[in-house]
Amino acid sequence: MKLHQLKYVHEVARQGLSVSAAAETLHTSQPGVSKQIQLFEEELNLQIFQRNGKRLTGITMPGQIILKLAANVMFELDNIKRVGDEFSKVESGTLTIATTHTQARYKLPAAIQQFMLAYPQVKLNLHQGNPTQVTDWVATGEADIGIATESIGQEPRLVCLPCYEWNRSLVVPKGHPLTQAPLLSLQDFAHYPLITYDFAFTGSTTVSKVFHDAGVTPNVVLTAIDADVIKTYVNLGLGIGLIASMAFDEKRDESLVRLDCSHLFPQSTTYLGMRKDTFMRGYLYDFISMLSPQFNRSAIDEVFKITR
Amino acid sequence: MKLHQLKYVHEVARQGLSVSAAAETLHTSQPGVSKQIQLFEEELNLQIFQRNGKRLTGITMPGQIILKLAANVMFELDNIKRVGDEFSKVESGTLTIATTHTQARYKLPAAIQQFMLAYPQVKLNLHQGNPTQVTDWVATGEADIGIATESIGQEPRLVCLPCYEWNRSLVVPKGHPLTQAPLLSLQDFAHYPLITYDFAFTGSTTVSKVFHDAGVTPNVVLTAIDADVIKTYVNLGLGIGLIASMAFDEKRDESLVRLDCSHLFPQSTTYLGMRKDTFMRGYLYDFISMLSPQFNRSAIDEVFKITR
DNA sequence: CCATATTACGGCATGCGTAACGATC
DNA sequence: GATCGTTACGCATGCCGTAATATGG
Repeated sequence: MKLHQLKYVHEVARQGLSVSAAAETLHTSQPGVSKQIQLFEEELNLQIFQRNGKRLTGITMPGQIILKLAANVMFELDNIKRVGDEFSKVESGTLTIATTHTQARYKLPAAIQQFMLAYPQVKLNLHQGNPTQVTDWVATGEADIGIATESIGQEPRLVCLPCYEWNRSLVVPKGHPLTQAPLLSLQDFAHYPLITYDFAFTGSTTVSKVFHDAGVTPNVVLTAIDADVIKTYVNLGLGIGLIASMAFDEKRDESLVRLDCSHLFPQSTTYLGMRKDTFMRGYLYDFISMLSPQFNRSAIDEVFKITR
Repeated sequence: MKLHQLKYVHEVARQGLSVSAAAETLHTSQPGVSKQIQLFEEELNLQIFQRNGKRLTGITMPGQIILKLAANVMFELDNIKRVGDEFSKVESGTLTIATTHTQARYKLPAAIQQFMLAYPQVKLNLHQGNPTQVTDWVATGEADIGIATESIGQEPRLVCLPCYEWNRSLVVPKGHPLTQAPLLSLQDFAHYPLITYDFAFTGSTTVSKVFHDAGVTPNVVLTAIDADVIKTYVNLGLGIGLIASMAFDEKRDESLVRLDCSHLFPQSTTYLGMRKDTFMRGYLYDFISMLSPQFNRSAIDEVFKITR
């Protein structure tokens, strides 16, 4: 069994069962890839790919399993390489962060700026997506850490650190009747068209549950993936917006008024997730500390010790 | 990076830092091993082994990490090979069970006999040791499954299935005064010399806690690793024996009397543990079912789904 | 007929083994 | 001086790449 064979098989699957495409991205020849896959299948005494004559048409059941295991092995090998970089004091490399819009736009910038100054040699990648994608990217190793709310805690391959708590605010145009209300109630929501996050987003399930339990049916006229879009539409007078409090910027959003809702909804927690088997490079610890100062190196190690 | 290099490094460490010994067991030449390790270290830009001139004297810190990761990789590769065997319908292979004396002697025989009849091609290995060793063997992949009480649940790399509950019994020679007691109490224990399991054993911590909480100090005159030894000494009239109820055999132990103690001690659970990332071969499922019928294939899959 | 996988074959790099060397205990 | 790890060198294996062939859409 050769490492190349694992890579080849993995890449062929990733390229949608195309040997030629895989050979391309692997900077090698098609026949080479073809041959090695055959040898590999021969050694294991099974077919990984279904073939129709000379065309690859699917992945067999054992193939599925093998691909998964192969991905694991390659991840571990990456870990080994990282140990090398780490201890040779070359504090360079890549840090890929998967996160949602709100985090990327309002919470991460401070930590990222600080990090880039401390580690100018480290290349930063931001993968932006919805919480499910974030979880997935981290689980498959495409991203080093993921930052999102709730759903990231479900994936058993990940370790989760609670980063910070947050709640929601209502944003309305200046002079809106609700700005006169003494204390906002859930019932107030029903009287105005509501604009809020996509329901694929976590937090939203929390929100919808609160409304449901209170017997209030909000009139959701528009859902968006990010707070900036929501605020834009609120500005246009199309409704009132329910967003994460941190997504309100006193200066930039001076045409809007923020009404705190923390008495109406339970707090949500933003988690930071990593694969349990990630090798913790020095700058990973530091990044986490910058984002969430209560986690120093030993606190993080402690969490890993408990979970994995 | 080559697979051999991982193997070589691993084996050299396992052989107590001897390149020659490693080369021996790997059926290759010393210079080959030496060279490959150097190349590997060079590629990673770090030293795995500390050297005093030309002698290997220790393992560096990064080396420790790398050895661990390398062991993981090799375990995953084994998994891949097993998938091969599994799907090529060759129901042969090896099943290594790590367990304690009591389980091996009184609980496993039935399941093992049944298993050997069903899978004559599978070679069975029994590793016997104390619960800590059992846990360790499974965690490192030396054994496929481990069967022991309590402590096996602490290791986070393992999945645990609760197999069965059990409690303890007191064994005394026929005609012993305690056989006349209406219902055994903890106080009764203090009046006679007690022989029981080694305190390294789990269950024993439970037992000692019960005595401690009751303010009773038993007079432990002898501890042993297994029930057979305990029973032997009870037979010799050296004391009363506290053992797992299942370790009493009505026929073989007819010179002794068993007094149930389930009203005195909390029940203990015997767990079956496997590495979370084990590839589950068909016969592994079957063995578990034979040992603990409430676990059919889907029940086991369910547990894995939750834990890993 | 084009795209794509497999087969055939030659060059080349890499790993292995023997022999020699050097160092440590 | 014996054991053990490293260096040197020749050989064989096996991988890669080009060219040719077969097979599907």
